[in-house]
Amino acid sequence: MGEKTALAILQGLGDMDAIYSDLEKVRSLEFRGAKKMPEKLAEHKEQGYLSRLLATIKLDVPLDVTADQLANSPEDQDQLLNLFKEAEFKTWVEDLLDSQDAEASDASPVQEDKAETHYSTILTQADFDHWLQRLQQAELFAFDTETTSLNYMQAQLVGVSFAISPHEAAYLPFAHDYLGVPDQLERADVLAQLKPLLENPKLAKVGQNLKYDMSVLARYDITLRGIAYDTMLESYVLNSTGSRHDMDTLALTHLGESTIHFEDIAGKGKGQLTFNQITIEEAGPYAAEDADITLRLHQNLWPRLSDEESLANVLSDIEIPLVPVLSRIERNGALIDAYKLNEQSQQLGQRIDELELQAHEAAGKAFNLASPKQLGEILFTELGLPVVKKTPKGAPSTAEAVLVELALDYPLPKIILEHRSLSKLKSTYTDKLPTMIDPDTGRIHTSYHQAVTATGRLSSSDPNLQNIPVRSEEGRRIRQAFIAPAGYTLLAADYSQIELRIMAHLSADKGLLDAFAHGLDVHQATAAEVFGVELDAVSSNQRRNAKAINFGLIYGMSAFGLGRQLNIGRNQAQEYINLYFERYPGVKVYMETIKSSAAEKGYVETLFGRRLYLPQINARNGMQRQAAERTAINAPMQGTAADIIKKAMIAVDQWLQDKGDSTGAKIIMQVHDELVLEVPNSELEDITAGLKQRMEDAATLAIPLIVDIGSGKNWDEAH
DNA sequence: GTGGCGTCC
DNA sequence: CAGAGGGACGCCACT
Repeated sequence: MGEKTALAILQGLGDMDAIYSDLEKVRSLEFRGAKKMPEKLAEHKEQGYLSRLLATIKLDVPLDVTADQLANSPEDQDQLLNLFKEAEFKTWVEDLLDSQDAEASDASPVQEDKAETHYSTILTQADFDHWLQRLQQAELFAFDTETTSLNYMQAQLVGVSFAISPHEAAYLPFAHDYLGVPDQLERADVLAQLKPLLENPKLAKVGQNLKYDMSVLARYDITLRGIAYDTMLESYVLNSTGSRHDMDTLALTHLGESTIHFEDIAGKGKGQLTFNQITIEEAGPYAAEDADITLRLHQNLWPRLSDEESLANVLSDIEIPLVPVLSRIERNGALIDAYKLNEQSQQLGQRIDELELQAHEAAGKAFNLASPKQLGEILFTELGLPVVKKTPKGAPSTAEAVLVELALDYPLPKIILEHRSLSKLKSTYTDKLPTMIDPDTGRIHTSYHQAVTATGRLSSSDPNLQNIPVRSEEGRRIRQAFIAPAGYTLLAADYSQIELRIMAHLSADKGLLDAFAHGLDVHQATAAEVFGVELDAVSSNQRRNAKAINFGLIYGMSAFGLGRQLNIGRNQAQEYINLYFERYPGVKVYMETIKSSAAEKGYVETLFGRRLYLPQINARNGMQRQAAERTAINAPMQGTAADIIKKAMIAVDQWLQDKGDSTGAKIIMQVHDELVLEVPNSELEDITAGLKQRMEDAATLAIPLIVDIGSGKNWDEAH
């Protein structure tokens, strides 16, 4: 091996004395992983470091020794192997120390004295009257519904529970229906008496995920108002990634209490009971506890939020007002053309079968194209194709980028690529979506999750409407199946370059601000600056490169990543990046500032004060630290964009609500920087204008926000 | 349940 | 020099 290479690798490993001193620390701590160390070291021989290395050299790294040379020199191989063992070992020790730091800093849960609880079950009108009166007079009450299903479109109400003061709560059952069930109050009676309270915006309520309760109540013609707090959202705003935000986790973390789990009373698996089948004796303590825990969680979480004004504002100005908006969007649902999708499924199926035959022919035998394992076997063992890249576990990768490269020289990878993309479309979309149509409404009702992502974005599931294909022609056919009903049109309104605009605003870089202020095509402007040409002279290739740079910056990408993206050398990619930072120095300063601020404070913030903690920002492990640094760069931009569209959704919904019965327009989807509305044809002009204005005015930055709106009979056409 | 892959912004 | 792009969810194979 070349001397220079070996030296460079050694230098990269850093101070081995320090590594061994860390090792001593680990030993003396008797950290739980420490005793596994000898085995860990022994594993090194097994894990194929050399082959990984060879693959790496072949890929990109300009070492002054070629793979062939290395393969012929056992001494070089040994030396290199040893170096890699040490590097791996160092990483491993760092991970141990980091995770140990993290454990030490975790506050132990608050252990409250076990207070006596007073849970009751309301079975008589007299008891109900008593509670109604107390709820009327309460400053705030906790509220929870018990239902037959997690699906908000199907759920039937079985009972409700309330809490006004800690350790005291009541369950009011009205639809348990097992054999021998005691007399309960009538559901219709109960709801009629509760309706004025639940609809009164002045009566403040707290709940855990009240969006669900609101959606279920809407099925009984009750509009939940007075949503003052939501413990799930309180926890999320306090620390989006600190834990999950379900009630059982929160109770354990913040109250030190283990709650009754739904499975404890309903069982699990196939024989799981629905709530109406659970005895009132068992349901009572569970349901009452839910309300009690919710109230006590709120009393724990809210003071901590209100100590931090910006966090309290994120909760009160964004997340809480968004709850009813999301509930309405979900219940509105999207209309899809199931016939069209079924047709597409058939066509896709035929083409997939053809491709499978071709693949088996090319391979010389039958195999499962969907199995990366079997495919790797065929490609790399049977057919002897070169291994371009490996998965983290050491298996040859068959990811798209790899197959694209192989497809240049071999026939089979190309077949696999088409097979993969079509199978994906069929199984995930054209087969699946028609099965998700609600039988009552004939529409698709997704769930938006408000307390999932690290950055403040929403997520969507069952089905996920935020990853419907758009890039390929076949994919766009799926969007064509998202349609407007007769007499209606779909509007798709999306923010133009919102994250780059936010980068311009946050960094206050003059060049970038100017580009947006003058309404330039920002990628074209970037290209002109970086490549030193006039705006008009920017070639399409230069624009493409500039676009990759712009997006790379938002994600904290390295020269290596950019080089790979653009299929250019790392040095040239670095050159581009250097040029960019010369032209937009404010951006460079901002990136450095945000990283050091994150390192100092341990978190980053959006423009509106939403916080994301980055515990790994000071990790000893370089990889983990760098990953945290990339997040530190990305999260303020992604998170601010999320804040802005949430504000827009609230404003647009408010506007539509105020119009009341005079409009038939409704929001039906949100896809991160886009809102989709279904609008009666007669209102198109009015709604388009009002929508654009409200979205663009959702935040005031140093430069304008621009919203592009398209319309059509289907979602594809609306773009 | 996990890992690999692929879809979106 | 190592690995080297932020945030999600869903399907499939495999264990």
